[in-house]
Amino acid sequence: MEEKEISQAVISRLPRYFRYLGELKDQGIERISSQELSDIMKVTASQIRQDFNNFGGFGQQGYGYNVEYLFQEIGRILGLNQKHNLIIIGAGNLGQALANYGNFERRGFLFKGVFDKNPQLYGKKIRDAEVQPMEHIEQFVKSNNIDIAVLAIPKTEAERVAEQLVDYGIKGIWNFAHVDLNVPEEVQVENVHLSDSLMKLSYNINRFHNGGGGKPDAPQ
Amino acid sequence: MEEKEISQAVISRLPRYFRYLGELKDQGIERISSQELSDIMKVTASQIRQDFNNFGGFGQQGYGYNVEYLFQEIGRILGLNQKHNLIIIGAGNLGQALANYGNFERRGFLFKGVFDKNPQLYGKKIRDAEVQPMEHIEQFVKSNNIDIAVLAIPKTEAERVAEQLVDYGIKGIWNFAHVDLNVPEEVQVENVHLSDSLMKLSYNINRFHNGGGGKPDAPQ
DNA sequence: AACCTGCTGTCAATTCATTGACATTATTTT
DNA sequence: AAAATAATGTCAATGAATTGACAGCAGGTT
Repeated sequence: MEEKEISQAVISRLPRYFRYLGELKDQGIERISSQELSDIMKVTASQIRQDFNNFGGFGQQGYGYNVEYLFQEIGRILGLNQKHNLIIIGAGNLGQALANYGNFERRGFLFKGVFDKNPQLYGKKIRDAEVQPMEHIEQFVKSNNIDIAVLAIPKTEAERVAEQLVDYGIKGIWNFAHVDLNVPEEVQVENVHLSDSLMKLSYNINRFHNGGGGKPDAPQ
Repeated sequence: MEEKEISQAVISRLPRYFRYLGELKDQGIERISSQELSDIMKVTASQIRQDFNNFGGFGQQGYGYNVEYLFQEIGRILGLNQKHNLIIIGAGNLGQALANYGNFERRGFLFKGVFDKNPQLYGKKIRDAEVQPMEHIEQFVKSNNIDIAVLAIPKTEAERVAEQLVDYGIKGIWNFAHVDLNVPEEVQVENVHLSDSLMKLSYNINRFHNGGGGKPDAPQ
């Protein structure tokens, strides 16, 4: 079979290619070489060719890559040609912000519903949905063909809710709770650990301004 | 004498160690071996020891690591013993959500102000701050010792605002705008590209459900 | 006190990712 | 139509990250 496993390192770079190609397309640029793309994106041309070749050849020797075609292909690889129905669990600040952020729709991620355990929020209108009680999740997932659940709840509840979602047949979890979920391998989890990211920023600021967060000045 | 550079791969893992050690500490656990931690965290014991040793030895042979001490040390490496003053640029859904999320304070990231270009939001109270016009940023950054700016504005404006922030002497930018910022190397940027993350999730869902149903690797 | 056990720190081996080099092939030019 | 040019696809070389192995030391045991 043609499909050999593709490393997550490569996958992580695809959205960035997709973004740049989209911009080139919007600028009306029709063709581009790996070298030109390399200059724009600040990665080596070799890596670009290597990455694309994981999925078969999208380019032509002597010509380069057709921007529109490559954009479409990468979109397809990322599954953006298909619609994904998603629900948001947790109607707090973050849950509401994500629900109201319309840009995901553009890539086929359709916001379908939002759930919270706080009765005071039931019925509150967010985007085109009303906040529903957690007890409705099962029915809703099953009858609305929901692929993805966005977990925007405290970490104390995340594991329990995730297990339920798995039982209901969810395919992927976009996890904003600060905890590592333990789910079967057929359920995909993508973590967004904001505080981890902020700590990394803190380290890098320190490294530069205080000469590295390196060694303890007094070991023990 | 220059410390040897520590790879970002290692740094990226530190917040996770920090989180697990904090939990162990809260459970009253005093000591732990790399092997025990390995079992809990699902990474190899070798990697744990290797990672910690980048910063000097925190453990003792025959004993293991003291949880409290290791927790403190990793916190210090990440710069969490220092306070960081931060402002949020953009009082939209995401900006407000981040401002209202109190958990960052716990690690020394203090929310000091929020700015937006929309006059209708001026004066709106968010947490302990009122939304201010963008023109106030310069003065505010300089007189309040602001380290970090959180960019929660559309990508069309992000580059321009980032340049200004650099001029005002900001040390780090936590960038939620979907664009790669071009800043001098002494300014640290940490990107949170949410849609990239969502696309990665989409790929992985696809890979499993449509892409030949392949697991990462056949069990040996 | 001497011995045994457990576990780190570290070096070597291995695996994985990135970069460099170039033969090959399409396009363009003359 | 043939030659020149351009740029891919791919293989080999290099570099980085992870894992494995073990000497040596601290702490516990008898």
